[in-house]
Amino acid sequence: MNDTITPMHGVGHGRLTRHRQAVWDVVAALPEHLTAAQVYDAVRHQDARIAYGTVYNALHYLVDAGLIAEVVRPDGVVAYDRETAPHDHVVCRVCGRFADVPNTGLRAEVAAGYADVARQTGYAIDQHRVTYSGVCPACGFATAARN
Amino acid sequence: MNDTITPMHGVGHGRLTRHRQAVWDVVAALPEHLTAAQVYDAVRHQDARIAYGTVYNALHYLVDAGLIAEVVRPDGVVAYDRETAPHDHVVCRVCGRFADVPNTGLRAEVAAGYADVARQTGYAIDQHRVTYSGVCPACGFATAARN
DNA sequence: CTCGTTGCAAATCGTTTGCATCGTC
DNA sequence: GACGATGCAAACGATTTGCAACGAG
Repeated sequence: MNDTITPMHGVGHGRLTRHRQAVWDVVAALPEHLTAAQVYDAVRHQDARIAYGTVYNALHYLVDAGLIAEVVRPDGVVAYDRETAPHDHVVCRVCGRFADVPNTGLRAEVAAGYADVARQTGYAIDQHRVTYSGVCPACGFATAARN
Repeated sequence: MNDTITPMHGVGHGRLTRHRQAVWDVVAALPEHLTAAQVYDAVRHQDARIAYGTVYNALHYLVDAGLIAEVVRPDGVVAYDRETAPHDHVVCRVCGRFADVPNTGLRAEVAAGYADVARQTGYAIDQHRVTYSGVCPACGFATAARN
């Protein structure tokens, strides 16, 4: 199902080529979480010549190198985040907008409960992900204006 | 991106047909989270004649009717859960096994922080999802045995 | 008769893979 | 020259859609 265990998760190989640099620049430039398709479009606007496969290749390389992070959105699409430290996310149920939540200290509280979860499930827990959902400001205004 | 807002989320229409009943039975029978493909296989074993599209149709109907819940696994595949009340999940990073976490009371603590998150993001929050990750008992044993 | 449900196949979407070519050390 | 990176297109897995045939009220 997965690659079981990636032997070396660091930069065992591979170079930060011009294309990969361009992809990194795109992801790093915005606080938003871009999909592969969005990265592809953005890079095309500057570099003009890059293949779709190369974008995926570059994104995977950058994730392996620890330069960006992968996030699976609630709709199942993979997006990429310039923020590599673990943090919470919030999603709008109306438009799907997906954003970071500045760390509130709540993460630590949840992490403190790992032992509890481990006891109840038998899993050895060492990470967690929290996604809040609700209505984003833009969609909230739209709804309010409609009434 | 989404259907924006589903007008009536309850049982506005549609019948609980024999096929849909069969799909429900399959999902309700196991604590595991089944994918559409797994449901398809299982139903085929009893009912013998059901189309793939009908399985998706039935699953969507059952979700709309509030009889089952949809969960997007970390690998992006959608699975279905007989437990419709919100609860946490745990995933094995080695084999991908995905299971429920009995409610620990931690959910309430996180919910208490909605206002905080709302203040920082501008979103109106009313739900959250927590997914723990680690190593499941089976994979833990396997790893231990290897050393 | 009408409308929703089913079967089936084709279409779509996001992602991966195979392969020949190109670039860099 | 060797090995990795790139372009391109085909392959793939999960899900959706279009349409004719079917079935219950």
